[in-house]
Amino acid sequence: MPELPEVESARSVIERAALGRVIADVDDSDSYVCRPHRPGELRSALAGRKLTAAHRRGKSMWCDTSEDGPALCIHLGMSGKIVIADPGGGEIDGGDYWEGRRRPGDYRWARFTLLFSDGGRMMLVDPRRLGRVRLDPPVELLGPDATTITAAQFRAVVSGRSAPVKARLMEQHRIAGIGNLLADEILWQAKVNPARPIDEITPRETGRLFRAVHSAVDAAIAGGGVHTLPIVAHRHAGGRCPRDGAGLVQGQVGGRTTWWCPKDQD
DNA sequence: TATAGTGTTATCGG
DNA sequence: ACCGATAACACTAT
Repeated sequence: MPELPEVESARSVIERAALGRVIADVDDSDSYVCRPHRPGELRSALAGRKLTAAHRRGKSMWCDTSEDGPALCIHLGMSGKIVIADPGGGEIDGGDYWEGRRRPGDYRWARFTLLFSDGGRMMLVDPRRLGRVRLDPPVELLGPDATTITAAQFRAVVSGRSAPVKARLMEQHRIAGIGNLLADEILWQAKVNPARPIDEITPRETGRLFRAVHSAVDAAIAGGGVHTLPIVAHRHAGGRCPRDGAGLVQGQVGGRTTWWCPKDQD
């Protein structure tokens, strides 16, 4: 599930409901999710502090901590979401992976937990365990965030070698935040074939792609997630292009399942 | 039972 | 060293 829009809503949940609460204890016992930290390392680094701010770049988010503590980075991976449970039994569920299957109060898949001194807790709930929690992430390795990238910066993303344009859009060190579904939506909006080599992209197409990056990301954030995007809603067997009704076709591009309209993405 | 999956990264060959 | 392709990672639902 999580691409930039989902991570942004998770960040906003943390900002709204977790900042300023004292961390009394930490469950960092999942040593795969918390790699390369050893069990107990995150607990000793965080216990007694508060989260003071929540940031995001691309699909990475991190929190500043009080008293000049380390930054706490949470990456949602393929199936992660943030759940905050308060002492009264209320709960804020910040995600939509397998929406409706997980019941409130079911914390089987909590892979990392901050226990607050007021009895509440903030969890990374992640069935597949491909999410990751770490201190002081190397954020500078990420490219410009897809919500704020400039036209000049985007021209650098779409220049150079022969990789398929879709693969390039998903390279987080060039532009941060675009995943498999957003990439399909951007290419569909811009009417560009996903497999088209980067070095054949024309300036006109670059302009369309740049505008599509912003309109797709903005629409997904406003709609509440990548699932609300037009092409995403139709990328299944029998799905049709919302623009011209042609049957969408499926293939592999950049190692990922890809759907596109054969009529106007060539 | 076999397979696919909204992400990242190590590894291999060119 | 760079680029591109692929497999692996861990786990669940279909």
